[in-house]
Amino acid sequence: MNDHIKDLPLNLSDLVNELNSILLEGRKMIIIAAKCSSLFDGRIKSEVGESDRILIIKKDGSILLHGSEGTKPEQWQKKKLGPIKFIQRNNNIIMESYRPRTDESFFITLSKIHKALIYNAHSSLEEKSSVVGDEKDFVDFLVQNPKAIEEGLVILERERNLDLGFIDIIARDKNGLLVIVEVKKQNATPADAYQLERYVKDYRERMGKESIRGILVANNFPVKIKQYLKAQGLEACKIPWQKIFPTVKRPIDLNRVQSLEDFFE
Amino acid sequence: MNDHIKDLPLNLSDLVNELNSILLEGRKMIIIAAKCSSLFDGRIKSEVGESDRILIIKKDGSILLHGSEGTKPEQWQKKKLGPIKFIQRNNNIIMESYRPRTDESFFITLSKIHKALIYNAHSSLEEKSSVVGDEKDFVDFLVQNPKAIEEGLVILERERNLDLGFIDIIARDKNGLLVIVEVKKQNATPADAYQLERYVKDYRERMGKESIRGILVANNFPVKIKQYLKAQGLEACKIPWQKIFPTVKRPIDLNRVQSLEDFFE
DNA sequence: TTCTTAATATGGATG
DNA sequence: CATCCATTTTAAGAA
Repeated sequence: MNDHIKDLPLNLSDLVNELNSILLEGRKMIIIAAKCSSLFDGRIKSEVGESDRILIIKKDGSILLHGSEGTKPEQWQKKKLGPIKFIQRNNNIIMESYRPRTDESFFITLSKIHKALIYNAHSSLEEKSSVVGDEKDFVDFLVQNPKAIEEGLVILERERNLDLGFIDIIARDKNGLLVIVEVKKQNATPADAYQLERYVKDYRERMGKESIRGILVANNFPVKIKQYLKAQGLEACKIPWQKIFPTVKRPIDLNRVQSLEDFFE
Repeated sequence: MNDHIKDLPLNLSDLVNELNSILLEGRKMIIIAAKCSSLFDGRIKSEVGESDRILIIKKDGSILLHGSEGTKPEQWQKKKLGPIKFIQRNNNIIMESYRPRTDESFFITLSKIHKALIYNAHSSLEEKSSVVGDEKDFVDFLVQNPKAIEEGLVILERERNLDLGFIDIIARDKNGLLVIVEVKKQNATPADAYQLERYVKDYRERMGKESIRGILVANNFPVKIKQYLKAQGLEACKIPWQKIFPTVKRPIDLNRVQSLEDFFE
């Protein structure tokens, strides 16, 4: 006996009733494999033709319609929506959902149900989840190890709130000049360069033209961006984040791996 | 008899064998509801503790690990990865995957399998999918109806490739001044303002300070961004795209709705 | 709520 | 491939 998963009857009227009562209850996940077509009308209008897909309705009301390829759902609707309703029409089941907050409607016409499941997914209260190696960790590292950027750099401040935007790091170099540092884990983009340019301009206007340096730290720099930075009197500092957070390709002994600490030792 | 969906045995060794042969075949989707914990090591290191989730492996190799809430998977791996392997270890099944292109590893430890399905999802070749109302449509509309931006505007060009970025629209105003227009469907962000500023600066440097106007078209403008644009000699033009692509809240008669045209007439 | 930015962003177009 | 950019981005964090 399985208290987590229940197969629903594929008889349409029974199925519709069961689905709607599960939705009212709002504590279980619905998983349906079916041939379907669908309309989404909201921030964009999107239509997908008839095909086999998986429909997932989560406990919080999130709706996902996944096709047979790709990471993203073909269509979806975020949580915090109005009531979801299933109705029977001829030989189809139609899912209707409306999200008042964003004025978005979602209609799925299920023309052939292959499988319908109710999933009572338990989640332990003390369930842990962790992420290591995001931009915050990168900035932390640089604040602890400023010489990774440049010898003699002294950190003054981080996360300075400007009128428009945040400066990642403010420092002073070995010659006493103020340095504004913008940190990106990924390759530098034009937008990153503009952002740094804007911050530095703000300081230069207030404190004098030549007294402020601007450094963009990034994984890598396209040539155009390196040139652009130089033309603006800004600097590129290439620090591949992988050197700071190296990837372990494959654990040799999975038995020993119990936590991230074991995994990356 | 259902030729789309097959329940797999929950006996671990049989299950592992079946899963691996399905993966070798690479033409069907795998759906597993299980209690699991998981490690991802790549662009970031992410760990999730033991909990009930759904694991989906698509035909193209995309791996999704969904929890019971939210639109995004808790962990995932994009397609174009190396071979995926299931192995049995004690009373667990472990999924192992490595993506050489990005040097990313993904390990899922399934400690209790509630349900395992093979989904042979057919997709019709003539399957249609359409999107209406994206930024391209917005620009199209503005090119056809430039007075939505300003009376007397004449469109000269669209999608002009600058060395660093693309200008959406170049136009001439009723006084003969060149106008650079950047179009955003969403609310204006600082990055949007910097982008327009950069384009206009490029033109002003080449063609004279006061002869070039810059207009940012967006759904809405935070006060600070409006002020910033003004300070840079740029202009904000608020055009809520919903007025151009209005949302139909609910179709009165779903029977009549067969396509987007019916839906939004 | 609004605003701002990071993200394993994703995905597509282009060179 | 790298680069650049829109996205129903999503999601988190701060004001």
